[in-house]
Amino acid sequence: MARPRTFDESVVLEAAAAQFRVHGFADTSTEQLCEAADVRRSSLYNAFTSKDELFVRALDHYASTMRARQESILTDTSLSGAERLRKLIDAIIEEERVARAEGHAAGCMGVHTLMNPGLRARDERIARILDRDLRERLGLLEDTIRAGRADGSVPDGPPAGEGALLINTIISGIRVAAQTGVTPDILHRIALDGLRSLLG
Amino acid sequence: MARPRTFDESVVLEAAAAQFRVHGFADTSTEQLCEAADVRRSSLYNAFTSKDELFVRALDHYASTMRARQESILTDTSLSGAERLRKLIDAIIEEERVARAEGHAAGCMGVHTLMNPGLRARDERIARILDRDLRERLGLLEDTIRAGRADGSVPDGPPAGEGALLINTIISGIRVAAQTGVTPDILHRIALDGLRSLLG
DNA sequence: GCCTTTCTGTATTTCAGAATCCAAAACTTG
DNA sequence: CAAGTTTTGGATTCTGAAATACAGAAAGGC
Repeated sequence: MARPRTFDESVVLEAAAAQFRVHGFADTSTEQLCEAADVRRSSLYNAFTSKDELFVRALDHYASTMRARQESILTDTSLSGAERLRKLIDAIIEEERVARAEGHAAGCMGVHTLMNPGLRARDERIARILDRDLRERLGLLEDTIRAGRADGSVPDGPPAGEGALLINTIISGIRVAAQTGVTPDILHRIALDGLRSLLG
Repeated sequence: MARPRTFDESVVLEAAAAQFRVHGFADTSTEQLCEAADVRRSSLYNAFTSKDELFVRALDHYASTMRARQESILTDTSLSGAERLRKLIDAIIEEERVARAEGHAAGCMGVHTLMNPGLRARDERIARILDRDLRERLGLLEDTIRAGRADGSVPDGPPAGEGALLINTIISGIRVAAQTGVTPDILHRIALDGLRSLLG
């Protein structure tokens, strides 16, 4: 009954996330966002009321898709617990490899946002999104560690909850290290070194 | 021969660093900086030509003092290599504990800056400061691991260079995890779990 | 005690970039 | 195919914050 949008909302969100990820919130202008998404300014403002709002939506979208990707690895019952964890690490290193190939050494929008306190202050939804994302990912990791202990692929070690935190910490550390130019294959070895208490 | 400054430059740099660390570069106004340092705007601009410049100087100052602190731990020959590494971890956790007590969960200006690509783009000196800081810290860590292997306190494991990267990665990960509200004592356990391949 | 230099405080300017406005276009449906 | 509604493009306005200007004050040397 009315003119339909010519752009796909989630495509815009992904383009926006890519910009925010590479340049950060403050250093991404609305013009850049328009250009990246190939959408005119009024369309953007019409669909997403403000830059802040667009950021929140982009972050949410980004966190969901990323998490879904990790979830599909960690719940793949055709693999042992340990294999799933290793595969997760592989996938993360692969992300960094791709980012590297694309020029920007930029890792993860989640870590970026987390390390930018001003952003969280800007909208309480941001903290909520990050919190929820963290909780869900930790839960998945914990379940996988437990599954690995049950199927015998993961040796005894720290409690599963603590192990989940360890994996998450290592992943964050890897994201940071990637920014300093460490090559993906070295990142991979470091990740496995760090997980020795879990994976042996 | 002329009126001397009433403020101490390094005190201003420390106050500025504290603000930048807690609020981030973009979300710290020059007014906040003046207030935090208790210096009037013109004095600030007179001493440090711009907000950007002040940031660079503050970062440099911050990195140097932080590094010196770590260096004094890592070169304390009254301790074994392993003891020095453990003490470094203790010191970092302690920093997070203090930050936590002060309200802001904020960790490290270095990691903040590293994870904010727009900042590095703003001034090439920033990348230089971070690079140099990283190189020096990795060197110290590597030396300490070697010393620990020589004195028998650090068991065989990954090559010293890789070990240094691991420690650094864990520290970064801890800085990030601290932002999510993990308590200092849990952070401590995670750090030691992650260093198992080095410290046993 | 005067003179030079640098500092201080406030008011003002400037500017980048976010957000709004409006007229025209595009599409759907009855 | 006409009506009604939403989208679109471009120009414009608005805003917040960085930076500057300038007058007056404070210190030190001579």
